[in-house]
Amino acid sequence: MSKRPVTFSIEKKLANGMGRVGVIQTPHGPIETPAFIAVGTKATVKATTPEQLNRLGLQSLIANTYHLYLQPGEEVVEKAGGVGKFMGWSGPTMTDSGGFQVFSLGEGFGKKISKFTPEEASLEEGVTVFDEDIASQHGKLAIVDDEGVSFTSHLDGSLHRFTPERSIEIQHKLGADIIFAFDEFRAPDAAHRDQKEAMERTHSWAKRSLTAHRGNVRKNAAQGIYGIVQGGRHHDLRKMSAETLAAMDFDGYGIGGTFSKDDLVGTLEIVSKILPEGKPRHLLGIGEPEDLFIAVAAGMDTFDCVAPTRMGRTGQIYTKGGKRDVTSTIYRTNSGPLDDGCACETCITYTAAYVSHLFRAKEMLGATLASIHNLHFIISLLRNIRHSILEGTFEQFRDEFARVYRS
RNA sequence: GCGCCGGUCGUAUAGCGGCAAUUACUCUAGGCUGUAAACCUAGCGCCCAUUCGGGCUUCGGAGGUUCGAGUCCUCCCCGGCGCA
Repeated sequence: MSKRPVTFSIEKKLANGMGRVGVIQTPHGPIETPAFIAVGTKATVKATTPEQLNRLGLQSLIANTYHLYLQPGEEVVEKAGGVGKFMGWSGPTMTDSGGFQVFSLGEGFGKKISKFTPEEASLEEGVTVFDEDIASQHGKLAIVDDEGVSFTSHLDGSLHRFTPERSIEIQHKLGADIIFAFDEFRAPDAAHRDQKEAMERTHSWAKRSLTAHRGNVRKNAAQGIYGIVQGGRHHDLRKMSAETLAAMDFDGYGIGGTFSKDDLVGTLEIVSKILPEGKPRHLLGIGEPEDLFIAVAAGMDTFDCVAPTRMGRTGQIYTKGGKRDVTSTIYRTNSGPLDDGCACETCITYTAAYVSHLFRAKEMLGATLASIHNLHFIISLLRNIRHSILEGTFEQFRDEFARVYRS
């Protein structure tokens, strides 16, 4: 048994026996967990540079197989020495398998989607259509079958096909430290039987992804692979999914799919109790500050989420007192920082009025400054959560944060 | 002086007999959770109504034609161009 490229060690556990502080070792260095993994879909964490990310204390980022395959093509990235080298990031990297795009360009195409079950009604048809021409032509861009998925590129309409084997092959070339099995994601309000179907397909694809990965020793020598647990908001499916994947020899686990907002804990706890304790768990696509406390306590180690950068780019900022809109009138003449007492580069250098002005003037620096602030907020939040667990003050820290955040 | 064109919501526009009146920007509010997103949605004359909706006042000014006028006619004011 040769040493695995990705390993995990636990330093301390929360009193509830599930939450933990640990370290993931990767070929490009350690990730101290719990940790935020920035989303760098197209080999860039939008509006920021790797230098800025380093200064923020970001440990790792995750790029996307579907996007890099289409542009610039995995060969280009491979030639550059992998995603990290390609984009000038020397730390650990991950790549998502493209499974999420099967959903967002397929079933979810033209709809407003969320990771969480909508509270009222179901998804409305055609609430958000980003490209009406493409939408009317195709209806959707991806069609799933048991073998894989056929899709048309959202960039030029050309036809492509992904299978688990192909996704892994591309991810080998992209060269991230941690890669993900190809999976299928379903809408949050999907019926039990549909979630079950997607889950079963995900299991079959997980097995094939793992086989494809382990079977290619030359390419994968420096990469670990995570399997992805599915099952939506249904406890029985989550249990089944965690059990099935736990029986496969992955280096870590992703928890994907959708949740019920008020039962995030419940769903995650079921999964945590089943997955092998000694392997890292990555909660895909979550989350908001309050979700992170819940997820860490339920045994999740790493998180990626577009929120800090997307919100930042669109003028919403995290503050200790909750989310705020920088473009709102009240910031127009605010000569204080975006968030009082914040130690990020944006807040120590610029006023809220200035950032607000940049957004109103549609200057792209606004997106950068707000993204830096939001990333700082989330990265340091997880770092503080980590410290609080080590010091045994997690609950107090969580309660105090929530009290102020909701004010 | 004559001729032609034009004066519509902060700005720029659409409208050529049924109109509180198009579109874009600005503005205001809301949204965004493995990025199809430097984006999306909504509102933007005043008043009333929880909803359907109802009332009032608007398209340079004053008259007129018409069941009905931003739209047609007359005169006036203002701007641009052309000819004297």
